[in-house]
Amino acid sequence: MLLYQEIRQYLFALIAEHPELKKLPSERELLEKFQSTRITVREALTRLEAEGVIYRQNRKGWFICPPRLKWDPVKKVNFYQLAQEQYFIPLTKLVSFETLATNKELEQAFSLKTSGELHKIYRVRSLDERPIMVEEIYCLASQFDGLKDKALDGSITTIFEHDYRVNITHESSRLIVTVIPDDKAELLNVNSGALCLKIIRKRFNQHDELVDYNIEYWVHSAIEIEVDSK
Amino acid sequence: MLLYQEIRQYLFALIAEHPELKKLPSERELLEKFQSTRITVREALTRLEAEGVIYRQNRKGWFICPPRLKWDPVKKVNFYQLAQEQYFIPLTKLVSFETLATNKELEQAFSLKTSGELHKIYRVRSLDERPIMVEEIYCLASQFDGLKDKALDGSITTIFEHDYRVNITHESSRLIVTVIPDDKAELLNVNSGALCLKIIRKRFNQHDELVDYNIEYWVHSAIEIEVDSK
DNA sequence: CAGTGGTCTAGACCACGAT
DNA sequence: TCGTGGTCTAGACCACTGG
Repeated sequence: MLLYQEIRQYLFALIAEHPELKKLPSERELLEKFQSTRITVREALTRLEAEGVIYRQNRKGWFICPPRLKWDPVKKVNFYQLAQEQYFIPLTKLVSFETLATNKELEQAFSLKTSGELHKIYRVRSLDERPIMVEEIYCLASQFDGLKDKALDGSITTIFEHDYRVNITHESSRLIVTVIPDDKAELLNVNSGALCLKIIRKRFNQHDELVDYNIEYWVHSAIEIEVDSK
Repeated sequence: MLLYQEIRQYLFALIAEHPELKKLPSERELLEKFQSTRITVREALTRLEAEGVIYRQNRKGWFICPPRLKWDPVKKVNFYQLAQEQYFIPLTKLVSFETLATNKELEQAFSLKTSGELHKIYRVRSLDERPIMVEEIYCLASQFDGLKDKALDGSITTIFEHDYRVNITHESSRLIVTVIPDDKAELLNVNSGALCLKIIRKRFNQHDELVDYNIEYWVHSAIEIEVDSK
């Protein structure tokens, strides 16, 4: 068998047999154990990382992935509730709030004929202190006056409903597998080049008008999507 | 800027400016151009691969990804129709057909009280001659007697409906990002360790009985998921 | 056959983390 | 300060592809 596959197998078994383990041995310990080099050891590690078995924190080491959050993008379930049902401790942190002019992409999404102003909510969500998702939420400034002063680390849907009488009735999502942009990688405390599931969601009201436009980046090993169709 | 980032940028621009390009320069050409080594060149290439911009074929070289197939796992659309609407030439190839005894996982899925026999359809799907998905479909041998002799490179749903009067009414899917198992990588003509979107689908009839159990592995750069909710 | 990527060695220096 | 991973050099041999 290839050497990097042997190392991979060894680590895979190590993880399976030691459920309490949080962190892997260092790369140098491993290369010594297998009389090999860092290139080969890292081949094994990056493979396990792509599989979603381990993840790294910049210059801190390689860690074992906790269970994935199961999430249904179609059901309208609140993040906190979902996380708690699955025994995670959820946390949302507001990174920034801005009000800015639209760009082409967003004007088109909101069917704006002229340029306008949008609120941008930028936040990070964690499970058990591990950041696992960043999101950018855009909505019309004219429609959500005073949004800045609401509790933006909670459910935006609830704010829309309770404070603005705007209800989301349907939505569409696009999912692709790609790499986290570097500025988001920093916020998520993952390496440049880390894999992610990028989700672009458009949420509409009963008149088929776009209410908000969200771009989410989920750490790929932290999530499992579940979709039901009736 | 980091050298591998420079190489990445160069290739990214090269691809953007030459839409007709199918194949990248070889690793050795690149290392010469950048006065670097293969390790560094490959860092740039694997990054672009993870981003879904390029893909490799074992020992043949690095190729530029065509547009992704947009697919809605919730809508019951036939693969051929979907592909053609998006100007791809679809193809399905039967790899094998077997009838085998159930295992624990499958017995549970089919709510079997005793062990039984299952048909297993194993096939590969391509777009424009590029294999992009392998799937294993399991269904009850007792329910689909003679399935072996049907046109198994077409729509299984249609065979169920027309030949067996079994209608799929709803389904549930689980999606995770992971690595393609080595035996499937070979069929897909991709490298060991290639990324994929793994989809496990259960399809049910009107009585809530499992009709088939599918495991699909999609080449991650070949697909984009679109889901609508009402 | 020459050219490609796949795997591997044996080092190096650096920035950043934990202490 | 020392240990960690991040980046990089300068090679090597191999298996397989394509002409």
